[in-house]
Amino acid sequence: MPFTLITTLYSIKMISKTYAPQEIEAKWYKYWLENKFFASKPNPDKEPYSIVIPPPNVTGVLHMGHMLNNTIQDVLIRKARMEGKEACWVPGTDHASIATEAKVVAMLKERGIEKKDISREEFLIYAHEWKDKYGGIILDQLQKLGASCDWDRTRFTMEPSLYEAVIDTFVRLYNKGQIYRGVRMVNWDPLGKTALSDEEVIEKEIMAKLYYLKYPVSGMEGEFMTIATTRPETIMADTALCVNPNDERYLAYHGKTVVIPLLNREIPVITDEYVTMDFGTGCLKVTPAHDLNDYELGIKHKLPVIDILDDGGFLNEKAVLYVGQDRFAARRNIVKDLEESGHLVKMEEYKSIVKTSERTGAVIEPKLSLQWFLKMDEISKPALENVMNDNIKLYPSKFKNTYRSWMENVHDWCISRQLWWGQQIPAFYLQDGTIIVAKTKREALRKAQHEYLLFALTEEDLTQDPNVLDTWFSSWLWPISVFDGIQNPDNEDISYYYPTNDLVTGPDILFFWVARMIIAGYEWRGELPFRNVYLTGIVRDKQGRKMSKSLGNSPDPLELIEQYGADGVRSGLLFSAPAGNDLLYDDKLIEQGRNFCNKIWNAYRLVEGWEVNVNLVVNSNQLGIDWFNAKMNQTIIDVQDHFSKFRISDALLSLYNLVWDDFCSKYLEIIKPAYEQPIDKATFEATIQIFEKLMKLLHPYMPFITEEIWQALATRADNESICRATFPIAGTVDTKIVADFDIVFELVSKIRDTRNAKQLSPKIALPLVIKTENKALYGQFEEIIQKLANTESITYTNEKVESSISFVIKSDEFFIILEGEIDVEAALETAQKDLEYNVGFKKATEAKLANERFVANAKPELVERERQKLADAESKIKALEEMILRLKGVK
RNA sequence: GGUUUAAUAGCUCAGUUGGUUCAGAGCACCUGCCUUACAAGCAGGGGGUCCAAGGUUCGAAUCCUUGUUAGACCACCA
Repeated sequence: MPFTLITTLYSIKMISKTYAPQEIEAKWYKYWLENKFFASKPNPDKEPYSIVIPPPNVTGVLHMGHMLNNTIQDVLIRKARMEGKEACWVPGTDHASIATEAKVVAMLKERGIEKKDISREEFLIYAHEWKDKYGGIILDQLQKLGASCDWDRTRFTMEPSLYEAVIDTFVRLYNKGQIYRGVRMVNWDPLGKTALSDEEVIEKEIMAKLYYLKYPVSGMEGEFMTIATTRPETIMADTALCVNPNDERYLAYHGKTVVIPLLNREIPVITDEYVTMDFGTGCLKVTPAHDLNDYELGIKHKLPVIDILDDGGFLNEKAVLYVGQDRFAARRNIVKDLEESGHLVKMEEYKSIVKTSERTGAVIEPKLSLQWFLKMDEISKPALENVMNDNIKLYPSKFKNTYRSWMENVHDWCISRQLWWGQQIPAFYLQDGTIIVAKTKREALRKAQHEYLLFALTEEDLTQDPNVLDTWFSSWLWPISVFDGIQNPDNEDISYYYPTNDLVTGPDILFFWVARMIIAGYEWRGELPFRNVYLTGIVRDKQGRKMSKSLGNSPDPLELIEQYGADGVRSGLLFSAPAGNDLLYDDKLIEQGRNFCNKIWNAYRLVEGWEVNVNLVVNSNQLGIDWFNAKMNQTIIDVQDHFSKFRISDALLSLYNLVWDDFCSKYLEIIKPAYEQPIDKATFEATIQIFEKLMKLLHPYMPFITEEIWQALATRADNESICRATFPIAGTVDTKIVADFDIVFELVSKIRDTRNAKQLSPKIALPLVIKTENKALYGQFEEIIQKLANTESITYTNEKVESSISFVIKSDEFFIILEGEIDVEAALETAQKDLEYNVGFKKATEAKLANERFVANAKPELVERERQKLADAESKIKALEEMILRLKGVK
């Protein structure tokens, strides 16, 4: 620690030794907003590039998944903006009916208000208040992350225009005959008291009990039929027992009736091949009201339906017994009573699956109810086709299979929800039950008057359906509705920005949302909603568990930003986030991101501290500049290639290596003047240019630090931001200089290795002798080698060099002259190993080239490369053999 | 049960059309270093039977078959 302080005192200018993101992030974000750098409007001269944000829940707060997801979107949009496209990232939030309504209900409860005691209108007033107060926090949090959304375009799925779009959609689909109302077995959430779609249900494996119950057979004294059930409380709703017709054990009971225990109601014994003989007892109780399969069995056998549960999961009068009890309490009680009455044969531990509500966690009850449905078979066809033929591309493409199996087996979509927070279904009922679907009550009235000739009707005679629409029934319009494309399908925005380019979201909502947006896209615009879907992985903890509030294993994203800086968090997350792969979060990743920021910062500190001497000329630096530009050009090519394949992580890693290894460790070391020495003008200017380019390349990933440094490197106009600077374009790659430098770096590495092995201080300059036929090559790099490896002046020879450590690169031999003993044995061993390897390699290559089929079948350039490798190996072997002979001679 | 994806260093993962000396990166580990940009750092190093067994091929981490293990999705389990 004391050293750190001293170093700081010595530094030329008193700028922070470590990068301090807290000081600059707010400053630059404000600057970006004030100058409207993220704002976009249709511009016919520019190519549009648009992304719509997956709208987070309006009451939600930022979690790690959002961080990853939105960072990727920001990278894409910032890069497109720098590439001169008209980049538009539309932000917004989702009203999330179940989740939000649950929160409002809880809030009201705290204030002593029960939902059932207030009217719908009052409730909605509270809900909007709640939304205005707590809603949209997440959008502010996205700003902390650096998200470059066009904030003036912020949308909310319940705002008037989007609300109308949803209503409009419903009416149009109803009129097309795509929406119908019907009684179906639905997933019922007894806590939320609403129907749920299959996608909103989560299956959980639990240990349950399987109860074996015996039903007395009527007219056969002492005979029983035993069934196995996990839900003994539903026996009061039984309307039959069912066995497989081929089951010989039960042949005698075909056509008989049995008596429900405790209740003493008679029910028939029916037969159906649906029953599996070897599960449980092979005898099934049929409860049409409370089980989907039983329901279907009931329809087939024309059985009555007895629904013994109310909306809240309590037993009603139809149950006769345990009326008013909660279903789970009733289960405990009936088991006790059955045991006492002797009808409980046995209990078994049983691994079972229960369905629970995604939002409330309540155990789902299959329930018959009257709901609204959207027919999916026809409307989903283009959505399947256009993903399968790659008009819309999924990244990674493995999700195509999952997508197909879902789309080929779609069920009609239950779109009604028994909630208040959401778009109320625009269906109006006359007193006789006639349904009139219209955008408003007024229109419905007019329709009733004209179509049914009921001119005496008034608005009071119409009752609107109390239900609201599934949240996804509004979010499936998102890419269209944010541009107002439902009501005004030809407006300037939608014509320009739609179809959007890329969608970034998690695979968990591929069907909920992505598939349905595609459906809506083709239905309403006859066109895809986006061209590419980038599916991010799920962020998990180190043990691979999904991050969740209940487990408490998720770090607070805002604390992370505070601690490591937004750029550190962004780049850290992306270091290991290939598309579709889950990301095992570890603070180590973010630390790496922060360290990267710090590395860049320190490179800047070095450059910033230089003084320029206009009279100075350092020729060798030009080689370094040329080399780095070649490396940078190659990297830009790689980065663009990665981006074209959505390899966002790989692109970042390429840049990371370029900055850390090539720029900092090599380039800056090559051109760096000695301490307190000035730098020449040409090198300085080239370095500033390189630095600016690097900042631009990194900007999409690390917007804040790159803006800070880019602004500091040169004088900029007030409204000139790196946000809108031009993304670098690759020049031609000078492969010759890259190859030459590879040799130089290998040499430097070998010298350093020797120094390390001999425990020599880096301060001691080592004498280097080179035996080569290509003196010109090394000649031009002498200064660089001296600087990087700290050698004395380099000499050349054709003779053997005594008292030295030697090694071979290509066909050249190098000697480092050392005082004292040289370990000849060790040197011999190393050389022998190297020789063996090369001889082996040579043999393999020779064999390959001797193989006619290889020479005939392989690509010509490949064969040529093999020949070159063989030649290299031969010359290296020759050099090594000479070296070994000499070493033996010394011995 | 059906479909599907994967298995590469201690950990997390790259490895793109089968062909560069292809077996790689980061983290972790080991050795040395407070060298005036950076110890959040520098220089160097060790570490893998590419799940197994067959097959195709001039050539296999890569393609095929079978098996093992793990995950995902869908369906069903009274």
